[in-house]
Amino acid sequence: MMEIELPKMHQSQQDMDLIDILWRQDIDLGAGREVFDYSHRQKEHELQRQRELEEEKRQQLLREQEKAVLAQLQLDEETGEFVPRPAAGVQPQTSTPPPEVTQDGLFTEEDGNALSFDECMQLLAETFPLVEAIETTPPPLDPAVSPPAGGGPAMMAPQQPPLPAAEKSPQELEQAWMELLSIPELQCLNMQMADVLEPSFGATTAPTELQDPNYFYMPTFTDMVAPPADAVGPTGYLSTFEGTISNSIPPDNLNQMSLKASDINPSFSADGFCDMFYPGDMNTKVDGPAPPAGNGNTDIPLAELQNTPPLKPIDIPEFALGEGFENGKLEIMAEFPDSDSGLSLDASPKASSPEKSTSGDGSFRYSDSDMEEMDSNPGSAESDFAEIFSPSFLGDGHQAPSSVATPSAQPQDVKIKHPKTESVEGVGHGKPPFTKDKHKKRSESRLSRDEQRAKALRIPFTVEMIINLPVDDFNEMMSKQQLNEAQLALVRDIRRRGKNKVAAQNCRKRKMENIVGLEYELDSLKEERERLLREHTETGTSLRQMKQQLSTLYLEVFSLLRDEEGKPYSPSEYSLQQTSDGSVFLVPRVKKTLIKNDSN
DNA sequence: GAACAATGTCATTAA
DNA sequence: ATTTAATGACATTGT
Repeated sequence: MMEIELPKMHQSQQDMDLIDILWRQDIDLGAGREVFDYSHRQKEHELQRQRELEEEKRQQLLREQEKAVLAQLQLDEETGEFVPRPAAGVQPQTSTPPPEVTQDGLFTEEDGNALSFDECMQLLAETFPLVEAIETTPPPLDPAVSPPAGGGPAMMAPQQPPLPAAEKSPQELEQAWMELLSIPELQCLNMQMADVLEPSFGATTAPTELQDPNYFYMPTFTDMVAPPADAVGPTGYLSTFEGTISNSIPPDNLNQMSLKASDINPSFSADGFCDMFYPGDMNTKVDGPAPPAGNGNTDIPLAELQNTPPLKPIDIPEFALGEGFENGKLEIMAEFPDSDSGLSLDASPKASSPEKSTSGDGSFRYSDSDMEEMDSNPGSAESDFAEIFSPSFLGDGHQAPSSVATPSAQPQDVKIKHPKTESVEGVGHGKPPFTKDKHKKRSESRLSRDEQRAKALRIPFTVEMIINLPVDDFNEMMSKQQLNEAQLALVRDIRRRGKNKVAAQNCRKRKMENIVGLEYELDSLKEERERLLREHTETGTSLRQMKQQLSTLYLEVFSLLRDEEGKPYSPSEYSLQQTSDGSVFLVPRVKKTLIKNDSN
């Protein structure tokens, strides 16, 4: 399939060689040969030159931005993570929409028109004043809230951030984004990101991501993470994860979109560059400026979703609940510079895939498959999330109650399932490089399903505590935390399952012990039986011997007897009989027979 | 891909 | 009434 798109005939052998080289380099990334189209390659070269020129400049900018971000963060001594300071100052950052949103053909790389970074931030702050509130308030996951499948055309518009859109007119947002993107610094970031993230990115259908209610996180990461471009990708992606799910858009795509501005400007060489690596969606978009709204949203055909290569199974669930925390992002970024963070669509569904819940509506359950996805990102920074989250963290309304907990919109479930299986394949195909990390991390730390679930819902207790605490302590612990319905349901289920798991283990252990005991007993009984059989045989032999001896003795005694005439008694006519007192009498047999005959 | 073992989960029952 | 343990049955996972 890769070869189908081979370059035109007119291309020289040299070109072909180059194509082959590039192709070999990127084939692992899932890029088709077609991506190396001559025009694309030209763009790529151009982009590379540009990058080189801006490299130094960008590095400096990144450092500066990082400092700025850190300045707004405070180190959580408990977790060792950076968390946004309570001060409002952080809000603007968090609200910053992903660069992708700004995709616009008008966008240029020229520094001249660009706003300064600070200006951009200001603009963003003005544009999205409520962002913080949004973050903390409703659960993005809530199907009802999320734009997901039902997402209207407006939502669908790839370039517009979902939530903000509600508050601001799309034009305003777009304008803001455009300005933001116009900033040379950001462009550099985008380019860099494209560079770094290329491998992880599958397709750039990202636009749809914007719809995600969680999109607001993207901005945050951009601001904060701006420095480490690579890192940004993952975080942004993660943050948007749920929203993505709702949209049924591959997380990877989202990442690309949000992180890279590649798509933003069609004219931008980066586009071609990025697109090269992502034949699927990317290709389709490459030609045109920002793709029409139609693309991104739920409208995306299932098949298309499935095709999107980069679905990486990650435990998105953890982020699913409106992650607004930057700490997580930072951490993630640090750990996944590669942006392998590609989340699998499946992950999002996790919530969606409904398990029949015994506890009731409030309880949400992840299908095993979902859990699988969650497992996939074991090593991710997220794994640390649970510990990081302090009760207070959870306590707030971060996640909307049940609604949040049940991010899994019923409708989404269907979509999820398919993509899931394919996503895995896609990942393998598209992002071989990351598979290693994945496996490695998986092996390193494999969380139990409930542990993953707990992390996903940010349960402030350890699974061990939930399961092992006595009822009183457990209730006390629960009473100290403000948990939403979903969390309570999950905790109950975790406790129930945990105890049942132990019970099952004990039961099986007992069963095995019983089996072993019975086998032992069986062996003993078999031995007993053998012994008894031997005894029986011996006894029989002994009995026969005694009978024989008795018979011999009888005959011997009988033969010694003599009548008055000195003649021996005939054995046929007499027999010896012993009475109870030990006396022996000679009894004539004839008599018996005679009596018998008489009676007859 | 089938067979199998180990383990997890659910439903039910009893204490 | 609630919690827990026990256990059969089924599902999932790994080999």
